[in-house]
Amino acid sequence: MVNRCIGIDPELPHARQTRTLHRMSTPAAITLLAWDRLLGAGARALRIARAELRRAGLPPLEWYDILAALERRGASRPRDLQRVVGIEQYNLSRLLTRMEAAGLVDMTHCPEDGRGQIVALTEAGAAQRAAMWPAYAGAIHGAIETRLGPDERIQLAGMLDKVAPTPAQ
Amino acid sequence: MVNRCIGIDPELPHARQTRTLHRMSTPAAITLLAWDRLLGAGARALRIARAELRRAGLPPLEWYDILAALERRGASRPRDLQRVVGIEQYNLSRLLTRMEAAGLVDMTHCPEDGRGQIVALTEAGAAQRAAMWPAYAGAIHGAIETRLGPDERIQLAGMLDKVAPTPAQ
DNA sequence: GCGGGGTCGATGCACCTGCATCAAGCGCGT
DNA sequence: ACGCGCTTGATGCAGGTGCATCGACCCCGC
Repeated sequence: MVNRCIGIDPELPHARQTRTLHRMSTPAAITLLAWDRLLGAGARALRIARAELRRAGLPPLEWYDILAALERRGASRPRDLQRVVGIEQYNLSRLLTRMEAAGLVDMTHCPEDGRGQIVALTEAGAAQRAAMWPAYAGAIHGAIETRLGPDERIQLAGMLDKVAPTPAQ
Repeated sequence: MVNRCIGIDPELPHARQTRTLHRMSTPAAITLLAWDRLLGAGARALRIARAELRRAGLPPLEWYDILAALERRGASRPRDLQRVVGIEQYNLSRLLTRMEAAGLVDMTHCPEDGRGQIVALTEAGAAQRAAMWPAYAGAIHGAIETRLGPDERIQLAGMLDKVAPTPAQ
């Protein structure tokens, strides 16, 4: 899972107690606060989403991303999927093995590249993705929509993209 | 580790292609974008920080948080640490076992509560935390300071706190 | 046509994590 | 004093993850 991280600057042992951001906060303290909350918020949100899926007896979160990516992009090669969903190569490899065993995807040899595979969504895979959506959407809704106004969402997305740019589809 | 997540709304299969946020983006698409980037940015940042520590031959990231929390709060009980660093109970328990074996913390029985433990930082622990700081700080700096202006950092921290409020110290 | 460097995907191994559960201890009401 | 429900922290087990590495293959220059 993911973990929550708290940094303290040796020079500023109580940096994090700055709950309200008044203008005397030093830049370093604010950086740490932002870092801390970035990881903290992400971890929390993830935890909730995972719990939601699990309670509904659905597959893990990562499967959704892969299924969704396949639905959007059509059959793809693992190395492309990897970039899109941001999963490590060895990890994606095993994930796909499991998903194939579960009948959600179909793997065939790539005709143009003897090393490659081609991953295709099966009907069961598409159905599974659809089945996962309500639970997943619930978690997303709870994390974002009930807490941020429309403008804030745009700002948040914009700033996060600067922090770690989304790779091209 | 942590994973990057992409949501697609069945009604909006190409939601994520909205790279620039123009005003025709539907609210749902923006929510997904924000969610996606929240997890993506967090995961990326984490990955970089972990790699930085590992390359320097230092202990894992979580250790830093625990060491830092102990330094800030003084000797604490696990159940309190748990809330502060946001680690699951069973996980913290094992983490502390390893850290004690490494000589970074000291565990003693809590006199007021027969069930409890008291975790204290050793000198080696404080030294280790200090040794980890430069590598960790480098990652934080690279993720936040080189990418966001001072105002943006404040905004980001504020919005993230709404998404998943930081628990009290 | 051949060799070398690079890419693709799989896998052995050690470790970490999540879940369920447990034993021990607290504290309250009676 | 006793019992009951709750909290604290540990742990067995199954499964996921990270790392290093491997074999197969592509492509380019010669």
